[in-house]
Amino acid sequence: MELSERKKKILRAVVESYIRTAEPVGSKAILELTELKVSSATIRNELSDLTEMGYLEQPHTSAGRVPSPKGYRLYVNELMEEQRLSLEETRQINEALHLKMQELDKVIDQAGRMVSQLTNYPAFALAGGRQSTTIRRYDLIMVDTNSFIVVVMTDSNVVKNKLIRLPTDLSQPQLQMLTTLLNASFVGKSLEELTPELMRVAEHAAGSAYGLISLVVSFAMEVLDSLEHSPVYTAGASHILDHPEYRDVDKAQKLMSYLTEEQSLANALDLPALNSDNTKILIGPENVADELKDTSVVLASYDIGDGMKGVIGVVGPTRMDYAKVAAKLSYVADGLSKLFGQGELPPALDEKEE
Amino acid sequence: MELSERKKKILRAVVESYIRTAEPVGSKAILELTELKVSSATIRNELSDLTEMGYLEQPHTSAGRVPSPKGYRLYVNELMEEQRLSLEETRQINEALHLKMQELDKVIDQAGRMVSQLTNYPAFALAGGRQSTTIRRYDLIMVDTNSFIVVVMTDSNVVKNKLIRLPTDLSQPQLQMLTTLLNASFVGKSLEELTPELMRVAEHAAGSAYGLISLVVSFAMEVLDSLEHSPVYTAGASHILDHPEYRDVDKAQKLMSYLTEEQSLANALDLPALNSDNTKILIGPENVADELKDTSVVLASYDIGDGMKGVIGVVGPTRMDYAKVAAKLSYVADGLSKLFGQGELPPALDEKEE
DNA sequence: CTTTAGCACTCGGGGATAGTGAGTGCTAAA
DNA sequence: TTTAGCACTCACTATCCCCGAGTGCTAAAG
Repeated sequence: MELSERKKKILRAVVESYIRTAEPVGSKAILELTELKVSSATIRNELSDLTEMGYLEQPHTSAGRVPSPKGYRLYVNELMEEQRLSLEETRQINEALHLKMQELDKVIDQAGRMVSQLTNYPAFALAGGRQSTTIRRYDLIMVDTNSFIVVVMTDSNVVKNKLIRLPTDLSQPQLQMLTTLLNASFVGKSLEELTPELMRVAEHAAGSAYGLISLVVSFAMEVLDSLEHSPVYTAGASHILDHPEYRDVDKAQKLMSYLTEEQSLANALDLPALNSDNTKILIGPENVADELKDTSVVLASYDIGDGMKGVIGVVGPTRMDYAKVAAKLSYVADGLSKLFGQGELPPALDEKEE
Repeated sequence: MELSERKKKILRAVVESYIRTAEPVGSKAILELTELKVSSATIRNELSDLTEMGYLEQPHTSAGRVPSPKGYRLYVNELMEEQRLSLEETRQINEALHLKMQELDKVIDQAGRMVSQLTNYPAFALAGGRQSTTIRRYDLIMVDTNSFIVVVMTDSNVVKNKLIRLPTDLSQPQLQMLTTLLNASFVGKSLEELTPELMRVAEHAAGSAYGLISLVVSFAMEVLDSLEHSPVYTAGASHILDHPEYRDVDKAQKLMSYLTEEQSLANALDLPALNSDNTKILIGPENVADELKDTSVVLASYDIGDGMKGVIGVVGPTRMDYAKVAAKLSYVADGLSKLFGQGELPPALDEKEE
């Protein structure tokens, strides 16, 4: 059943006023907010209808109306106007996006912090999307007679290293031999394929440099493992205290500890992220996690390249300026995609100063 | 002027009771907490003295007494008994200390989280201590005709790498030549010594592989830079909401945003850390940072090896169980020192499972 | 059938008031 | 110096009341 034009106008007025003021909206206030040429009694009738239909709620009998999750949903789907960012805002984001090209996870972490600051909501950011990564190459660099550096590179172009020290001595030819062996036997294997049996066979072949294989390969496994379970970076949890719905310390604390708990968001999120086009809004009970049932989540996805995608978003009360937040997130996500798209070319040579 | 035995007993009772209950302590309560064979009136006289001397404070005329920072200080210096951790507690910490040997910063971050969980206070952890680090060696690993991996190792045994892609092709001999040049000209130089002039001279010598030098060296500079400004990891900021002194949302928020603000703690801390022996307690106004004037900080330092030290600690209200917190921190710090001390030997070979 | 004016009603919030009780400080005697 | 006794202070809580915003309903008008 389609809502009448007038009802939509009224719903929209309620939502937008409530987003701004956090106060229930009364019939008279709506008269001032819209161009409607009717009396407050008419508005009241409409409000009553909208409440009955489930788009609005009443905190108590003699208060104004507040949007319900269903109301927000309708607003987001049909009523909300796409928000254009001001020049000042885009400038600010562009500036903040001038992140140092560092390790991927640091960049993502930074981006999360930035979004939190930008929106005044707790933010999260994560990367993921590849099912099975494999090691593309191994290199061993000799440092001393008893230490060397392992460098592994994955087929998603992630490079990690580790310094390994040994109680025994080691020769350059040995290392050379090991490298060859590693690249012959352990390249192109996913985490699951790096089985103990495989290791045993290889160790056999390794001869005197026996135990090293397992050291190097378990490092590789750690790397692959950490790529599959990439962490969720959260930032700005304290921002929830900015918003009046969390004046209640207990509520605030519950949400906050949920947000800072390592893996919690990861579970709640990656499903919707993958299928979605650019941005996605989850309102109140639409969230799967119980702890988020009366919060909203807005997220945007971006491209990292090498087959990986990322998601960045914020968490806040259902009373959230969806239009603005979505616009900002989308802008940031686009920026990140571009950043990663060009990021692997060398930076312009004139960046030497700074 | 030395306090009488009895005054000390009373002060101690007040502090310990207040730490437990967060309620002002009255004269009668003290009678029950101590073995003193006097009347409450006598206690009142003593309390009055202690208040006048500045060791106690009165929230209002008709309330009990609360320790002042000066009172806590005396308690910590003279009255507090060293707390022994229970078996359960040490077991718990030992277990948590079985951190995966990962990159240094991840381990430190983990340790911070752990301490926060252990103590129910916001925690921080950081590393530092070396003034000027230099690069010990450069290695370039060829991947394709147009991409290679830089690996740099510092004299503090930190190894970092980066994948660099180029629009132009590159030959193995070129890379070889570059490596030689880099190791000849840029090894043993600190951040300050890697001047633009030096770079220009080297680029000249590099011939056709001209621009690459600057790419590699600026990566090295980034590495050195990040080592000097090593970040402060904070965790568990939401824990301050556990404590009744932060029922006031505004106070909580102020502290919390201070804690999550990147660099703020770094400035406030490294001074006392360096000179101190193992653990250190800073009570209320003893803190340099204004934002911490009515909080306390307990910290412990640990050894990372290779000339680096680290600090780990918690922030909380002045009403803090100093004995317990200090004991836990000290235990954790010792554990970390040991972990780092042995960490660079290979892990036992039987760790393959897990 | 829709809109409107009018009006009684509801209910949360703020402010005043009073009672309670824990705890004090002081005085005077032991 | 200690103690008993006592008046006093002051935060805290409960209760009441009032106020006003906002509603829902009714009945009349369009």
